[in-house]
Amino acid sequence: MSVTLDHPSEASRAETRRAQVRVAAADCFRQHGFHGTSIAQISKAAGMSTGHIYHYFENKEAIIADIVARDLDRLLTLTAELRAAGDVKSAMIERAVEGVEDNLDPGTAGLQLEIVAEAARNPRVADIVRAADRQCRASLAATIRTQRLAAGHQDSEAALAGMVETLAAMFEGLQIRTIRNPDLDQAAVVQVFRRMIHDLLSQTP
Amino acid sequence: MSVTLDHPSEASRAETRRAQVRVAAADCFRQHGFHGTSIAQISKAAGMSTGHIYHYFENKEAIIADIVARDLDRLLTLTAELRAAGDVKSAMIERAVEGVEDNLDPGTAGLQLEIVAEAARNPRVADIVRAADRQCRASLAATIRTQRLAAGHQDSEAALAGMVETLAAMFEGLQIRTIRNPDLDQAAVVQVFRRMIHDLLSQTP
DNA sequence: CATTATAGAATGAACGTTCAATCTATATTG
DNA sequence: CAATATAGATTGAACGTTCATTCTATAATG
Repeated sequence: MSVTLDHPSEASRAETRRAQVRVAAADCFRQHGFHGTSIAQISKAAGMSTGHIYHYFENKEAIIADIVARDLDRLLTLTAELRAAGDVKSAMIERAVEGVEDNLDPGTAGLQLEIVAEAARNPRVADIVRAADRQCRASLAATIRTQRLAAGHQDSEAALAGMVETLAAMFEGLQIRTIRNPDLDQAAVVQVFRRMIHDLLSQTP
Repeated sequence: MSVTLDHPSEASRAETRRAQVRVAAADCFRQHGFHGTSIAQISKAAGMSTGHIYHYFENKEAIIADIVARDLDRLLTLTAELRAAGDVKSAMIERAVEGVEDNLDPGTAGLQLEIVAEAARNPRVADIVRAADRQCRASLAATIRTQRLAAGHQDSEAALAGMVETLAAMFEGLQIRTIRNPDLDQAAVVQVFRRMIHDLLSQTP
């Protein structure tokens, strides 16, 4: 049997609305933070009534949780992509510019920092963030291990974890840097990052 | 003429009270965030009435601004210390463990992330944070330049800025890492960081 | 016509802030 | 040195507002 999906109704009408709320809410959160944003603001930005929002989300926290969960899927995709590359070292060095650009974008950085600050005190958000991070770390560690093995280096789990954490700290740290120093020289950072990534992946134990 | 100050009243009694509020508020902010913390909570933690808080601070934002300003003084002291070291490279590598420890402390990290997230949207906080960061960068750039010159390397302003930003991103990035991965292996990170700092300071253009 | 989508008013709690009143301790006076 | 005056510290209740959430009623849909 075949079902025509010319307008994406079916179950997706509700999902469209949910997405509408998510996008509007993310925008508000970026500008005012989670706890500085009211349901009234979100409803206005989403173009619907306050009451209607509660048709799609149990409460404000559920909106936050949904945004966080979706956002982390993005990161998982990225690590998976990297893993699929032929020459991992070259791929990482080439794609460093993307990673730097992404993390330096003030919009991205603002929301990411809001999320991690919230995770520091909200267990529900922390659980989501940590589960996704665990997956990313595992993927990145596996990627680096195969690249290192191919180059003849055999690393301990701890050494591998140290490399993963350092790489993560570098890129995620840029989210903080772009707030603290909005005039930051992106090209200069990319150059140093490339060199550091090369050194990191080539270092002998 | 001489004035006896046997009891430290005069101007310092008020300052004691202000400090009391600062400490209590910082604690609340760590646990609930700036906008998740009420004046009632702060007053309870500080052991004084809500109204009395307004004797020492114009409003809630002023408490935030005061905490941020004080906290950044701490960082400025650290860069100044580093600058005074004889062998800068060795000093940085040796003291890396302190920097890692400090940034991985969940209490520190939580408040720092709260501050930078607030700076992303609150101009008053942003001004304070950016002014302090500018000073830190200048100090660190000067320190690295002299160390590099002594080793025979002449770097452009941009290259120097890239190194400074990368170092800052690494250490500040740990604040994010400790939230995302509370089980992070500190010793492994220190080892990789030391190697990276060495490479960074020794690299040929 | 039944079900779902939507709007908007209603509710009660919590918020930041203000304020009149009280308490405490020092200074002034007789 | 007792009595009084004065200033500043401190309180907790009160204010108006805003908040998240719920309730009720109407419109759209199939």
